[in-house]
Amino acid sequence: MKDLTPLDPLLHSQLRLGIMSLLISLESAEFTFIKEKTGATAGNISVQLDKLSTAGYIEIIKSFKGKKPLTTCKVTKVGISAFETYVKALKNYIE
Amino acid sequence: MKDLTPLDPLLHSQLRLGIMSLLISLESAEFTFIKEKTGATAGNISVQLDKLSTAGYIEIIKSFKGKKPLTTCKVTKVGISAFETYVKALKNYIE
DNA sequence: ATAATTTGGTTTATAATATAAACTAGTTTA
DNA sequence: TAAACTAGTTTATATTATAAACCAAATTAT
Repeated sequence: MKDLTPLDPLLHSQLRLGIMSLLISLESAEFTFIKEKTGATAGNISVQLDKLSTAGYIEIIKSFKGKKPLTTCKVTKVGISAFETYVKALKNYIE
Repeated sequence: MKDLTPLDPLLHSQLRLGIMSLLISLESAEFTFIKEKTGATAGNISVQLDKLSTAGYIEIIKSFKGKKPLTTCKVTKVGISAFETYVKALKNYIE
């Protein structure tokens, strides 16, 4: 019967899940791209990227594109595996 | 490409999603059963049932089993359709 | 009989989270 | 050189989730 095992709270958040979803399908994405795709505010994204990074789910690479700062994000192996675990657990809720 | 349309915030909550998941597969469930299955506290469940009920996603029927109060929950048509919409949107994030 | 415990919850206070507003630092444009 | 824009970060606030405290009635133990 239904197994309602807990859902990783770090991933069970619309914005963070959206970011992870983008990163998993694209392998890497720029801050501005994430902003466009998610429609979230820069501040919100900044905070959520920090959380994902602190958890080791993503890597944040800071560089410059010309003279402007450029923040690039990549999902890590840890992140991919956490995502897979989350999806597996979630499917028990929705299938 | 990825469509990150918003997820119904009422359903994008572990406990409420679990409750809805149970109700959809069982058609109806008692408060105590929901408590056992989810492992959540009675207070938390009470609050979340209220929210789902206020939204019209579930119906709460209060009666007595012998001399003890009995709270029974049933998912509504509105609730089922909201759940289906949520699942459809969610799949864009996780597939 | 009555005191303590249990059942089946609800209400309310608090902790956690999400989100946006305000800010910083530098760049481009007028 | 001042105004406006880019690319973010920090911080304050609103929202949400959660549990602790509570209530009423029923059951059990003394």
